[in-house]
Amino acid sequence: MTPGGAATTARSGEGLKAFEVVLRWVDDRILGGQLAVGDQLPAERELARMLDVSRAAVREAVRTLQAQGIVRSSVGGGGAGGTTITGGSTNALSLLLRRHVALSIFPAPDVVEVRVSLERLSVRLAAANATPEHLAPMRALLDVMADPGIDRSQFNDCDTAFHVAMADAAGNLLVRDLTAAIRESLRLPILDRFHALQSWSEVAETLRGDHQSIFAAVARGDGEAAAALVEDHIRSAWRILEGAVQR
Amino acid sequence: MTPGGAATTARSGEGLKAFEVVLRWVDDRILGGQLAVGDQLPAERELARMLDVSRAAVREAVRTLQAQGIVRSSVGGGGAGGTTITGGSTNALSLLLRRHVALSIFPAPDVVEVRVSLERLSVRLAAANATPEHLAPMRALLDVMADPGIDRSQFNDCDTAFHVAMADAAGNLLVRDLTAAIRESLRLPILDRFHALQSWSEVAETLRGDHQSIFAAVARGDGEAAAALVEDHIRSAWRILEGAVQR
DNA sequence: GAGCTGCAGTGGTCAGACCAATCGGGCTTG
DNA sequence: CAAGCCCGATTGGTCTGACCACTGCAGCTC
Repeated sequence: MTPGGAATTARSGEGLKAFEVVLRWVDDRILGGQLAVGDQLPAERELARMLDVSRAAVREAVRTLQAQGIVRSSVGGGGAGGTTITGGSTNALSLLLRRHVALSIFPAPDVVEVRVSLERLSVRLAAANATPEHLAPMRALLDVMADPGIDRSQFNDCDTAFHVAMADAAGNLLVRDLTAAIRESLRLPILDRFHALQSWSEVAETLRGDHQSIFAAVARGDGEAAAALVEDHIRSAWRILEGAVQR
Repeated sequence: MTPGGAATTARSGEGLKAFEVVLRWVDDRILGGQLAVGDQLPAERELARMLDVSRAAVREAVRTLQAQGIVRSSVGGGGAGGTTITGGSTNALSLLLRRHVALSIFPAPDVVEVRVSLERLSVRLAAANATPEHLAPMRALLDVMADPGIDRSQFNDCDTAFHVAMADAAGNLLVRDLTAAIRESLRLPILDRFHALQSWSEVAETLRGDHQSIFAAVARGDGEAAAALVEDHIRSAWRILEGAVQR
């Protein structure tokens, strides 16, 4: 192949960029079922040779897939090395949303509104599906947050973890990842407002109460009550924090 | 800098990979407000020099951001060229979800469940906020789908477009992108089932009716009715399609 | 003044190189 | 013969330096 050439050097198809050729190749295999979770991609050098692109192009494609939480790369020979199609949950959604929120591409009120819908679903499912193994970590988080001396940052982290644990208990993977992503994307904005708060201990007490009642409703399997409580929790908390200055 | 070196060549911080250094730099500017929508990143060569990494590393980072719909790159000099922080909606979420669904990382039933929640919110907001300018395209889509001779693929595309138009009318950007992403991620699976269907014209007629009533409810501002209808629509449609074989 | 032309800057791409991590198999040693 | 060590092959990670095609703008031409 001729050395340089922007976008297309007689690339068989249309104006596909080199890394898009690789992406396409992977997509085709995924759709066709030749590539599934747990499988490995060919080594970068080999893929480059196969598709007649440079290794740099392959790497860019791999980074794209990595950013989407589709693959995981690790060095070394043998079975463990190489680029593998990832199965479990990643924080790809979180990273994406975090940046979007930070750029105000998604306004915070929009995000809050979606969060309400999502967490209503989350607790409703959790109330129906939660096992003791799911409830235990939530209780532990509640205990940590109960400490009067806990600092705002830690509290915020536990708060996030609590909502994620709830989504975990829901047993719906998309709900889980989406909830985690949304709460995570709000982590910094919320923390800023926590710090701007005058009446921190008072607010913390309110949040503690909210969490307790939500947990209780879920634990006793009352999905509707839990949904109402969580909606209230999110909306009222946001109302309180809204006023605080940012950064 | 020494030429090679995996992961760390005395990179100031921890085991940050080269492209992560770039990512970090961008994140810091975003969080700090020095980078906002519409701004340009420094040229790749300059960024590489500034951060003391190779241009390849910068490009990998840019690809990551591009995969997340954060930036857009274009060649050429002057103000238009370069890498720019993107504002509007991208299909980044769609691409991410599509691959996850194709890999069954998110099981279809999980996705459908989330879709119900999201679209309930979508139509409720649309009923409250839709203007005639929003309703017109939906009506047009409905007309296209009304054609008895329309083929399944076109119908499917219009169906997607209808739901997205609805989310557009909701006036919530995150709802819009998520709805589009989810429906889009289901496009192929649904199309496969459409083709496997025995009683296509019958099913199409049902879907037409569903869409009409949802549209009517939204047009008259009855959010609750619309929410109930859309939930019914999604669930019953999925139930019908579920049986059909895949691929 | 209108139109063209060339330069400079930008992303797109490639080739070739070396580094560090890792696994396995073969060799050494007890 | 078994346990352990070591070296080589493989893989991703990174860098350098180069060239291409596209674009806008300044300066030149007519």
